Amino acid sequence: MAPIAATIEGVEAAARTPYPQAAKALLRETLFGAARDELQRRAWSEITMADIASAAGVSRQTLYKEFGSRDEFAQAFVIQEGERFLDAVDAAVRANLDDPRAAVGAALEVFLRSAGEDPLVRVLLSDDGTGGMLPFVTTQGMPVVQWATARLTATIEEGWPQAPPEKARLLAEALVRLAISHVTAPGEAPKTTAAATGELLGPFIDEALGQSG
Amino acid sequence: MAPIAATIEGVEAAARTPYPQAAKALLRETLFGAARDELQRRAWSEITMADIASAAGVSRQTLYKEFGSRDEFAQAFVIQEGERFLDAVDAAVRANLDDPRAAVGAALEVFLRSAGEDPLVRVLLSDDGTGGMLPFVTTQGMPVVQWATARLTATIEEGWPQAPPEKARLLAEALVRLAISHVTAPGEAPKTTAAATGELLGPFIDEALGQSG
DNA sequence: AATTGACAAATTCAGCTAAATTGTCAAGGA
DNA sequence: TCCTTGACAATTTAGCTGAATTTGTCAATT
Repeated sequence: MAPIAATIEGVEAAARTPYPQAAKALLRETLFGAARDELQRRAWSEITMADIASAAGVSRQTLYKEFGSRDEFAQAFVIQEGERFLDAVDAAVRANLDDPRAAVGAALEVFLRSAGEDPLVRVLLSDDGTGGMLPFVTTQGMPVVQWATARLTATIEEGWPQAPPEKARLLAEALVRLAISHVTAPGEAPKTTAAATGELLGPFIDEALGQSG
Repeated sequence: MAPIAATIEGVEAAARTPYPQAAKALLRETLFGAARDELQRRAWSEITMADIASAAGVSRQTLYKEFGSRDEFAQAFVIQEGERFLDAVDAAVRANLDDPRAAVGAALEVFLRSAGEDPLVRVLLSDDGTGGMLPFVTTQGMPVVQWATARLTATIEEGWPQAPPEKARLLAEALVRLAISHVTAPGEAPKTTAAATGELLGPFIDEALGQSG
């Protein structure tokens, strides 16, 4: 998320995002935003591609050009929504760099709380019928799992560079899968779940990430 | 599963299951078996309660008396199918009482392999549409999670009596949720996943269950 | 205790037509 | 060059009606 301005030219030559990429990003964000708005009112199965395009002030073909199909858009949308939560998770991790166990607990708690309260997540999960988005987090959830795992792995490696990459990935994927499980089928309160998971993964974390910086 | 014949009377007075309970168990097993047969051919949404009853050689009302509703039966059926896998898991655990880490790995592997190959599980997971059984392992999966957690907790406590009950439960629930996640959204091969999970939970297991018997 | 037959309420099905949606064109405009 | 417009076939859905089925619950019977 945070663009790294790697330059030797100084402020004059700050890394500027090339226009084509910026335009593409803007387009995607606008389309996702439109979809988010529509989803406040109706279920995914009742929203057409034309609805999204027109709500975004864009033609239907532009939508199809950016995302090949309805399902591709839905997939990308779910991941884009995940960004919001992963940003919060990142922040929670960064605030606890001195205590890896606490970092994991805080990250999971912030995720479960924000996701559990999010109205969009709620409709997404209650949307059991055909045509909903639920499969993208369950039976067809691998893309989301892999994306979230990659992002979380990067966060962990950034926070604890001394951690073996493979262990970071292992921890990340387990956290992602447990997080999804606890969002789709909540048991205890987020705080309780996070604390318990922290206790469970604590020994591994101590070993893999170490207490030292 | 294994009935404990706790008696001071000797072989003559072996613990016999009282008739009413045996009859009830037989009835349930027969109904579940009928449902399993039917599910080989059609999807759950296409099977009626009358189909199951008649396939079991029983009246529809007997079915309704034993299970209050269609959904209750489906719920119970999913759990009953789970018994098959949990039996295998139990065996894997019992075969590795001397090495808790290996036990967890073996248990998860045997579960993922048998569940992944099971034709019934396959149709259950591919049954995305309305009226399927999938929600009972995902969005409405808490009963299954709780049941499986309770059974696995008992297995762990039986195998390692010195383990703190709360830690046994913690481990069990995490394993259940990870197992469900990996069955619904498989990543690597069962063996790989099991080994990785064993590595992840190894430190906690060492701490909680100890290496000593 | 299980079966049978019956029942209202709710759901599904069959059959059809009209309408809408998806995904992909080529042509035109900023 | 990128977006828009308008059009297109193929597929899905909407809407409709009545018939049929299914669910869940009775009371009476064996």
